[in-house]
Amino acid sequence: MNLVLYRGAMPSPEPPAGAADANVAEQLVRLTRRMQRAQKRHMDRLDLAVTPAQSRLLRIVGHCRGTAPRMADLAERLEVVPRAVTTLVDALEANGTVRRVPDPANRRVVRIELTDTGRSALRALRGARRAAAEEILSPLTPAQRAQLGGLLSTLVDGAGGTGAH
Amino acid sequence: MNLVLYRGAMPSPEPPAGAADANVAEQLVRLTRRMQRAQKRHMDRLDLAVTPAQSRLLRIVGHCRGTAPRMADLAERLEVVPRAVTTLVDALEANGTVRRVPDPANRRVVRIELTDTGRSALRALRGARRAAAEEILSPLTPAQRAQLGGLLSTLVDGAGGTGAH
DNA sequence: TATTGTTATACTCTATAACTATA
DNA sequence: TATAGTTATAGAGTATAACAATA
Repeated sequence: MNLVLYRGAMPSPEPPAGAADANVAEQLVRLTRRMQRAQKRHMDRLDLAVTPAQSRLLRIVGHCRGTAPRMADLAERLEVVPRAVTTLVDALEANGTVRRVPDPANRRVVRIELTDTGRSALRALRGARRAAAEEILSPLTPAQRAQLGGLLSTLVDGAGGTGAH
Repeated sequence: MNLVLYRGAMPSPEPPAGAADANVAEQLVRLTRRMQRAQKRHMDRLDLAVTPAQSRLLRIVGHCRGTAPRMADLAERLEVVPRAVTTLVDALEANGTVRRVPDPANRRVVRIELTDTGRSALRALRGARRAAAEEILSPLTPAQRAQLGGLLSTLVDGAGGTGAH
């Protein structure tokens, strides 16, 4: 049937099939940029010299409660090429939030651990992140936010996992 | 009341207030990246040497049916600093999709017009864009896509317009 | 003086390709 | 040979700051 419901946000001319979907792409781009700008603003305010990508990596490391993640694990979770992780870890290691530790069982692998500094940075980071999210999501009611979260989760867990190749 | 509904996608440990919102931020980042990668893939397939940011600019110019937009207008619509527009227009003018035209009424302003090449590029672009969107949104039903579009529109039109300053 | 766009510069993010050291 | 990470390089995207031309 391919029923499409047009809403207010559609630009006035040419409402062809599929345009609404393409519009979602544009909205995602804009919101993501706003979100990252807001996050940067809040982090600057806290004197946290951590870039958004570094922040994502830090959070992933913080989440791995069991064994410290390998570079390759981080690449997969971040959905980037392994080479990109090297740059991020270089910077984080330089500012003392993270530590490369060799894996005794397999001397090719490098495991990434949070330092104490990293752990407190992560705590501060969470505040900035939430403040930014709250700011961006403020036009939505809690119920709408839950709805949005559900839809986004469906998409993220859905087909996407092509990774960066 | 601040009722928060936790869903499956919550990471298991620590479910503090605000975490769900912050999670939405992460999902936005991931989806946007996937969407742009999909778009690039489709555009490469069509031999369209137009980057995502250039594509956004091109679409905006295509939408301005009345008078051609000024550089400053484009900066505002793209939510970037004017300097960033210069780079984009330089590239688009170099590949012949766009033309800088002086405004006779105010010799400071530069107006941007689509060339014929630009118009056909724009048509091809739309196909790639929709294919990418369809790909990313495939896990959702039409009704869910409409719902998502509505929520994102609310957010985009909502508080955000801080622009890049 | 305020506005419009640009030159100059720099940084973040990420990719591909080739190489090293393991295994 | 396949795997894990790195060096080398490049390009997209965008920002700030200083400046020129015009209003």
